[in-house]
Amino acid sequence: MKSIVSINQAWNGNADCLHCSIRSSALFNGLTEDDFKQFHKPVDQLTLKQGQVLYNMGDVGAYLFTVRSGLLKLVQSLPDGTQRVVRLLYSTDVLGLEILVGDKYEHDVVALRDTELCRYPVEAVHVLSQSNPVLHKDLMAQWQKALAEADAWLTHLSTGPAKKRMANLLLRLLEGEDTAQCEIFNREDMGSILSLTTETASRAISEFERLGLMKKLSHNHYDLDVEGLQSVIAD
Amino acid sequence: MKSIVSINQAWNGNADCLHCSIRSSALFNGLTEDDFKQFHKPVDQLTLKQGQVLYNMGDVGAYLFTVRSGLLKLVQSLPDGTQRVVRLLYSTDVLGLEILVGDKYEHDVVALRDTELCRYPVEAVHVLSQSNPVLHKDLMAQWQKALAEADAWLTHLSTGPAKKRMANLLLRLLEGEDTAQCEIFNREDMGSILSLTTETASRAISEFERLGLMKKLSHNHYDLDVEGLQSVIAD
DNA sequence: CGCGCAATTGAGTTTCGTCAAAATCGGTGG
DNA sequence: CCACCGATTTTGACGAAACTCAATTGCGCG
Repeated sequence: MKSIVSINQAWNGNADCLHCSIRSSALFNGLTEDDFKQFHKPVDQLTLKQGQVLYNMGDVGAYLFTVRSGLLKLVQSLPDGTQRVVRLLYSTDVLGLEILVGDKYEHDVVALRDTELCRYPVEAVHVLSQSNPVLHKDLMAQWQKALAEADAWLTHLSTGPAKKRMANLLLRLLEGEDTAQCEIFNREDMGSILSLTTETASRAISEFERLGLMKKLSHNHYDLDVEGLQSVIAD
Repeated sequence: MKSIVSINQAWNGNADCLHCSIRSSALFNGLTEDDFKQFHKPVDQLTLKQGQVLYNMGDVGAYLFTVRSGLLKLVQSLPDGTQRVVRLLYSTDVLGLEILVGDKYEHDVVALRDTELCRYPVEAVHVLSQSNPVLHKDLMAQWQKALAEADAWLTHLSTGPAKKRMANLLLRLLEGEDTAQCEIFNREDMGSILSLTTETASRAISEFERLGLMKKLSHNHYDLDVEGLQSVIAD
């Protein structure tokens, strides 16, 4: 399920880019029409169904991606076969930056929900990042964002007892929302994010429900007691 | 303890740069003499004694740093006061990249051994990274290196049982060495790296010694049984 | 309505944290 | 050179937390 968008379409009046909902924060925000003309390969748009894989660790590739909508997990496999989710990517996040430096992707990327992406040829990004200061700065900002996210993952989601980590994860899922409602993931993914077994993840959520810290609205859709969860973290 | 090196000195025949042992892999490797002339502020050189702090999280700053020799820990403090080491920085590593995007440092940085650093004004890096393709590429490589390191920290040092994590850390300390000998840290730092208590860190090392997986040569200086430790990881 | 997968719960074991005490080490001064 | 001091490290005992394995329940989806 892939729809191709030519460069001209991407630039000229194509609703997908001109009226792009994430335009102001997207990677190519600062490009001029002249910049776009330098593209030798098209900017593609593609969608993933929940569960589909974008690429695997070790795959050779030449594209960067921006998340337009949806949600992806960035996974690293351990030698013993277990998997660890090292980052979650939301709308406006960029992935595949490692292709600017090497030729292989360094994670498995799987859609946690139906997801729309834009795909950029690395050559174009490479060239333009040198001539266009705005893109150059955006790239660095994206890199820094990923790095800050990785550090936060370590300190907030991988340190301390299970229930605190879970509370941190739940509150983190609220960010960018204007309500206290959020979608959570299946217990295996929750565990892989927090480095816990599915059983321990399940027990934590069950206990939070029992304590009234989160109320089930529908399948994996909860209303959170923000202050209550914060007090779990504070202990 | 800070010795200032002017731009001309940095470029013209100054042993510290021209004969720099890390020159080929240093950040400004690709700069021309003309590039250096664009500097309005000097490149400084500074040294830290073990235990000294380079900067703290939240500090406002305008400098990047390269590690010339020694070893630094990058620490994030948790709300509850505990600390987590999120990265270790060795010779040729760059720190403070976040200053290219924001104005505040995002970690505490402490010298684990006596350490020599070069200090670059962020303005110079900013300007030159747009005009000099080599620096531009080096910067991205540094960013990617930090990110890959952060991911590895999550998967190898923050996942699984204490002994496996400790074995991973020990083997990691060998990287770049041509022998099986390495310097380890005090137990508190080992614990803060692995998200363990000092006692658990100590017990892991004691057991490895008892099993002959590492032999003490002197204080915190050990000879490792690489294969033995690898089998601990494999389990 | 029932099938099948996911989630929950339970019981038992292992691992890890906590608190406390003992031992070791490095550095200092007599 | 040796004895002592303070700090770090090690070790022990106990309790809490998390994992494992297994059984059961619940729920989405045909």
